[in-house]
Amino acid sequence: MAQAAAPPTDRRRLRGDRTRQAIVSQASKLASAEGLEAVSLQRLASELGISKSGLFAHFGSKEELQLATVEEAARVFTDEVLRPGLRTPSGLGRVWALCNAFLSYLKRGVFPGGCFFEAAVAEFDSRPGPVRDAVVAKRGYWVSSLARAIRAAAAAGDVQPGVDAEQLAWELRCLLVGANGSFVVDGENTGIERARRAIRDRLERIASPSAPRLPSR
Amino acid sequence: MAQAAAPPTDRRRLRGDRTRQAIVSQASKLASAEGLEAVSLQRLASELGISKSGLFAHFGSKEELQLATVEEAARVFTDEVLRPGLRTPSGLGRVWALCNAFLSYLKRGVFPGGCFFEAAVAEFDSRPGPVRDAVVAKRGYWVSSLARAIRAAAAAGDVQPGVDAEQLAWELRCLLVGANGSFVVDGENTGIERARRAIRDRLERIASPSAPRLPSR
DNA sequence: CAACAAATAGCACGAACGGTCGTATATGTC
DNA sequence: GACATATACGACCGTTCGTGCTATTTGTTG
Repeated sequence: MAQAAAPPTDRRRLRGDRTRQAIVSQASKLASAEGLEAVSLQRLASELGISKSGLFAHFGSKEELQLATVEEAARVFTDEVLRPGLRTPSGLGRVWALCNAFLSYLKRGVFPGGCFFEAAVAEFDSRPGPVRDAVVAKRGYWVSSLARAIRAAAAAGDVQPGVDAEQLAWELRCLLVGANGSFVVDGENTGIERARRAIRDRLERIASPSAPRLPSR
Repeated sequence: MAQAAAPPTDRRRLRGDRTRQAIVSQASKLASAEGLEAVSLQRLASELGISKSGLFAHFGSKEELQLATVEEAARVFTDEVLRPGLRTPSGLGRVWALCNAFLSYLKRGVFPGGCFFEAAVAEFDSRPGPVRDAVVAKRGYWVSSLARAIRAAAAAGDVQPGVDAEQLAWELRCLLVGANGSFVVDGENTGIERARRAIRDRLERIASPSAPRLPSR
């Protein structure tokens, strides 16, 4: 039911896998808004129209369900942010495209509670364990992807000399996370537009004279 | 027990008020790290060495306890960030002082889980109710204090014309929140130093020629 | 010291939690 | 059609949650 257009090809065999996919998909959406811990087995099961024990059998523990949910969210994030951003050729344009892909992912409400990973990091930051480790690792991969794109832009001559790529990536992440926070709290797009404006200013300020102009978005 | 140096003057009368103060103080520290909802009455009571029902009687409901905890956190925030920052005379120096007061409040670990309000907003952003309203209002007051300081700096001639105070306040808040996130997740001071560097750059770039130089911190 | 009110503790409740187990029902294979 | 297996279900366990109701302790006052 959660799958809008399930391909009819794999209807034979493994009906359990489709169930499992529906579970983690729904769980990731719920968790982005209410937190991973707040998604109880009972609640999740009744929203999917299945039994709690039937759901539970797919994972064996709540922690395993949470880890699977994090993996699902990472898959969605890759599809919705990283892959679209990386379609733009490397250079400052790719940095800009990655930031815009993130803002679009927020605006389109891919997860109803804003960015899944920001919510999860905030929830698990002071709670050691495998879930925290997984969430922090995924988030770190996003920041390092940003930093990698910046270094590639510098290597391509799009960036003025002397720019600290790690520092810039850190600042961009702050602005993107801030957009998430504003968007989630007041539902308006003002945070997203503020972030776009701030990031554009920041990128134009460190662009080399030979760098191509950034598109409007 | 949570009060390191309780003044011996008010020992007569109102032993209940001191208990209540100890409760909300401990609750705000716990909640900054683990979330408001995760602080159970049982846990809080046993850590304070009192009974669950004795604790409960001070508030009447968990939501009232949470609201009182938010108030306590706001009191601490005012003492530790707003008041110290506002001791610097208005102008760009006050904006810088407010940001540094926030970074110092993080670094000193006033709340063990980082900034109480960032944690609380992340937890309650998608959960309507009085607790969410209270938390959002307190956080909004902090941002508007920043914006007010920026407008005052502009009025004092410290800021180049054409600078959007609200946009700048939003960006500063993003960087400060980002410092909080980095500090909480990896425990290092690199996030705090990155934020200080980014904020200093940002403020120096919009400072008017007549503005006094910013102190190192 | 008795009396009284405030503060705290003891105890029990219903609900929800994560988790276990035995059983029923589809599904694919022979 | 019969069988083995994957999948899902319903009932139930022990624990913890927030929340009442009642008793007991504590500090103040006449």
